[in-house]
Amino acid sequence: MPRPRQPRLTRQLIVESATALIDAEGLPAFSTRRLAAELGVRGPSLYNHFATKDEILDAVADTVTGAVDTSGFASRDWLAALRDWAWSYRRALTAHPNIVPYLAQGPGRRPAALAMADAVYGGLVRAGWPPARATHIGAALRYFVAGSALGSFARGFVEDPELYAAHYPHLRQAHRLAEHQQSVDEGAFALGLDALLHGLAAEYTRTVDPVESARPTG
Amino acid sequence: MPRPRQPRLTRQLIVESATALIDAEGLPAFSTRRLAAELGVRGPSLYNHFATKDEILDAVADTVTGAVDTSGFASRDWLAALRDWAWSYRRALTAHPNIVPYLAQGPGRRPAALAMADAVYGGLVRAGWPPARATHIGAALRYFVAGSALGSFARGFVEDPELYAAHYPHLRQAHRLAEHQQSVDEGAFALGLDALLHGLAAEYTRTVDPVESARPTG
DNA sequence: GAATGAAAACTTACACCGCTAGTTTAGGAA
DNA sequence: TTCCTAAACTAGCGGTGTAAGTTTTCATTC
Repeated sequence: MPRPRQPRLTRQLIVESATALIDAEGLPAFSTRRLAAELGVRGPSLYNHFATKDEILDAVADTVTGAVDTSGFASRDWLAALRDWAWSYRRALTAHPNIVPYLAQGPGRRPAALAMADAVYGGLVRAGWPPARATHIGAALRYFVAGSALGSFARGFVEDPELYAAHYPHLRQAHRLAEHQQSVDEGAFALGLDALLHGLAAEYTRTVDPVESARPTG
Repeated sequence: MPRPRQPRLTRQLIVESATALIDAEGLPAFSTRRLAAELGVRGPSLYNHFATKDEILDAVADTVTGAVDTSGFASRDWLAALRDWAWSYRRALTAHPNIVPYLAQGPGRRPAALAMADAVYGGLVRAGWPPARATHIGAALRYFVAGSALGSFARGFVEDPELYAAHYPHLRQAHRLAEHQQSVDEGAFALGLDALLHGLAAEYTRTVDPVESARPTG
């Protein structure tokens, strides 16, 4: 088959198909030949649209990151904006957990990831946090969100009661974690995020703006 | 070469060499042939000692996890124990960052990982936290530590001033993050951990043991 | 001491991988 | 009509995990 009348591939089609493949079968199953087969094409044809496999992964990762909402930093106080952002970030990542290990390496040159970092950092600095502190806060929240999306905590435990009964006395119920996966993972995230933000609010009051924070109406 | 007088491979030798290879060149460079070559042997010989490549990775991961100190849960109050554990956990992971994406999938059937989970959960329950809460706290801290070790936040930004200058006004200094990598990453971890623990301590006072917590000497 | 069986290396081979090179043909522009 | 580019193709390189079968050594048993 030489060049068809209607191109069979576009960057968008490739990214969508790649996302679906990664979601369905995981990063290891994502190969250029496999992806091409899903698109009714041979492996090397993809290289007419992307230079490398990593470039496809970058596009997938940035599409995922693009779904994160950072608008709160423009409209709300920094604490509420952080909370909204963290939840949106988590939702975006848990919708495509298999790409998280790739995406979590950092923004690299991906536009959506850089725009997100820009919005968060800018919002924190505007709120009065010293630049170094703003960097730390953004990093700490990214740590927490990425870690929470990297793999389900609950599903990390094998469903094998005998495994735990023998040697790990406190984990007797661990094999049942998978049943309540979503509630365990979301509960842990909610608890951790609340604790983190609580601590940050205290730090803000202590170091950034004691007077402003003390006032009843921000 | 048939069977030598002295076996050239042992499980320990293989794990040590695999760890060194992963540390030096990353997970993608870790192949059975490559590892075998480092050991002066052909690829398939490894299968006399491990059933699969993943079994080798499990052994590496569990060796890394084995370096985490959870002794605080037996000797100190829960808050200090959590702090010590988190730092020890982080040190263990950042000493071998390339294995983190694999290890962070959960404890699976790895003994050291299960022992760690057991110690943390047991310690929190003993301190009075309700079981569900203890699970959440352990998970939240694992999220944070794993996320922080998954990849350097600082090195996630490309060292290319022009990239940021054009479109990301707040990231003008981002290309310099790599220079201060360790201080950025550790600072973010310290800040986030303190905030998290601060929030947990407040929650403890509110819900678990208001009286005990209010006393001056624990 | 001979025979036996397991252990630990080997070679060969399969199906897959990312990617390069060169080929073919359709479409659009001069 | 001619030519260039785009977008598919086939062929192939060097790599991957691992299964299968082979060879030799060592430890054990008769």
